[in-house]
Amino acid sequence: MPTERPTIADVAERAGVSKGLVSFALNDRPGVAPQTRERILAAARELGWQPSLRARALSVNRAFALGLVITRDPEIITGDPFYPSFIAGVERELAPAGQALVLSVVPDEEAELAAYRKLVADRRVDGIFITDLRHDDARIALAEELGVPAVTLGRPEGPSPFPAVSMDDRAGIEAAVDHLVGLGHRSIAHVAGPARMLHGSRRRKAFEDAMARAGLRATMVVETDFRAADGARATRDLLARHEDPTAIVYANDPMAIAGLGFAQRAGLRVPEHLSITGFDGSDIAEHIYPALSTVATDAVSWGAVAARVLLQEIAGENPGDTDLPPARFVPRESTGRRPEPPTRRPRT
Amino acid sequence: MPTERPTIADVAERAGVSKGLVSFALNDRPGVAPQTRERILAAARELGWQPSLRARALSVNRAFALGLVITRDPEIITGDPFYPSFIAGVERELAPAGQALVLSVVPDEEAELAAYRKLVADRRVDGIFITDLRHDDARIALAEELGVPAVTLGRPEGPSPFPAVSMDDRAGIEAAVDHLVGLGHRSIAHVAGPARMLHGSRRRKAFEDAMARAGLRATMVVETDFRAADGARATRDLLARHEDPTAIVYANDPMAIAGLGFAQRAGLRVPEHLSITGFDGSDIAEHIYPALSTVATDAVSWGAVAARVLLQEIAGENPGDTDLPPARFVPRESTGRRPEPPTRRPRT
DNA sequence: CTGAAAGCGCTTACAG
DNA sequence: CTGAAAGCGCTTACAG
Repeated sequence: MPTERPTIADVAERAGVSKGLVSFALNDRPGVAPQTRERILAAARELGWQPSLRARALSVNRAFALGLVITRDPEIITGDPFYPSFIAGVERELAPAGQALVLSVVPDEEAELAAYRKLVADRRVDGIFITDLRHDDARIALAEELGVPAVTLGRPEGPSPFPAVSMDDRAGIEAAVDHLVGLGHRSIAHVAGPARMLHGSRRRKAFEDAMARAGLRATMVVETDFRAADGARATRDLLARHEDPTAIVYANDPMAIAGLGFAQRAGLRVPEHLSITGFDGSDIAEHIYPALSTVATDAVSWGAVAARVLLQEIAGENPGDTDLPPARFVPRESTGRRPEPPTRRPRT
Repeated sequence: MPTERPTIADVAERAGVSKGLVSFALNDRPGVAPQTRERILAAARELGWQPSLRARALSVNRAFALGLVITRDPEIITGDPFYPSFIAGVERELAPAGQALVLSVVPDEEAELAAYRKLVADRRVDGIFITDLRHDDARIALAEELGVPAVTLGRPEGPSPFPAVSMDDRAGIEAAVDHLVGLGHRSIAHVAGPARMLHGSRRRKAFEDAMARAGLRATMVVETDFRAADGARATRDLLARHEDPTAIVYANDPMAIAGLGFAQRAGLRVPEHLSITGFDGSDIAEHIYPALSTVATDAVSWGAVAARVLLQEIAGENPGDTDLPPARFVPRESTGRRPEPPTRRPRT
């Protein structure tokens, strides 16, 4: 029963002191005689008193919680390998700090902004994570307007007052292209994420740069929405072209896996006829056949570091930007030597 | 600035009434003259007043939030198709109700119980979801002890005071087996989830029952931990046996996909040499090649209904148990006719 | 080193 | 229909 629960007044009474002193003793504030503190702590223990977070929250004007809102339609979220790991990393940092994570999942960008507003209007959180950064991301201005501490995953394009925690994904894409070029490929396509998303366009740019550096033209790029079905569709479109690619660099694993499926269904052998690379380093990628060459990111660390930075910011420190070790390319079975042009492969 | 924020006192002053009346007007309590209410609401609007959830929480002794703790090591969570969809469903119900979801992700069962205790000790939530039920699940007793409303996904074995929201998974497994038997298979194996988990052992039982009904012996069953790597390992073990199976029923999609990968790597063609079924209906399952025959569950609805039931329970209603439409088998390309015994396939 | 009191921003009997 | 006051359970100046 809720009423059974002892309060600070019960502890004070039992210890024969004022409520204020109990509070001081509990929070290790100076100015409590050692033996008095002992007496208080003992009384608290005997009563099984747990201070009310609710009351504390009202007094000190803090929520002791951080907010994450994920924008993704329920359908696509299933396959996303990023968030579950990211959240596990966040929790790793929050739990020991006595903080909680409040999570919102919304279907679109409009609902997303509303969710952030609601979260801070209700003062449910002391700070927010801003993930999946977009061009001209409205959330930066919103967070400023709301006056809520925030941390961004990656650096936004415009000016931002918030610390960024970044993990370079360019190097991984470039390594993938270099690897393919080293295997003799010259006709390399890219299945990109949405251009409005920073990591979508950044990976595409990395692809184009790497191609240019190799003296190749990046003519075969198709933009998608990061979903598995898009990966299959994009692969179909690419293979239907005249100058069909001998290798495809996908912007994430689900699309790469779906692309692999499409290619195989079309009668192509991977990597004999077509080489494929992904991005994420999802668990399943190494268990499919052929095992997917991909760019592995450490989403768990990303979550842990982002949480830590946000906590520091809330505590009034000035964490500044931090760069995590870059995502790295992991060659596996889905990439191989470029097929001989003439007898290359059956037409699809 | 936090201090700028108007409080109920500001609204009362501006409307020329007491704080109590403002509260009554806001909460649609009877006993406020229509024009007084108008005046109050107008004042609130003009000041941009948002009632403090924190203060309300302290007054009414409610958190306006629900708790979910997910027990899974960070590594395996990546591939799990269930939770993201489940959470999306939960949110669909919570957001309109002004409720929030607080999420904990913990690595093991010990941390799990601690997480629940902490969540309710801090009164961070008004009710909790109990997912991934186990045999003799300690969480039922814990929730009772803590006196916190709860909802279980599926019915626990022992007595439980909490409403259960169930989705029959037996029928899907049975349909998978029937389908395989119809295709001529007689040597069918099962890659099961952990026996300590209710859905792990229930799916296994469903498999065994279906086999018995078909007059077959379920001799080939290997237990796993539900992770993709286990699926590959179990497949290897099964194929190494003398009486190797012509079909394998996996307890989830990640294991089925990994099993497919292993079989293909071993030189088997699916479904010509080996038929395979999964469980989950994950997005990627239909994009791999061959497309995975699987049992589709509606995790989104499950989340929505569980949230609704929990909210009702918290409101003092007595929701009772509810049964969702059963998961259904979706045949695709990974299942086919049983191969001819003699020339069946290359040895692994 | 300690106490008494006010305050955080709401809600809710209790009177009138 | 409305007001004044107490209460939710803490924290924090302010005195002594």
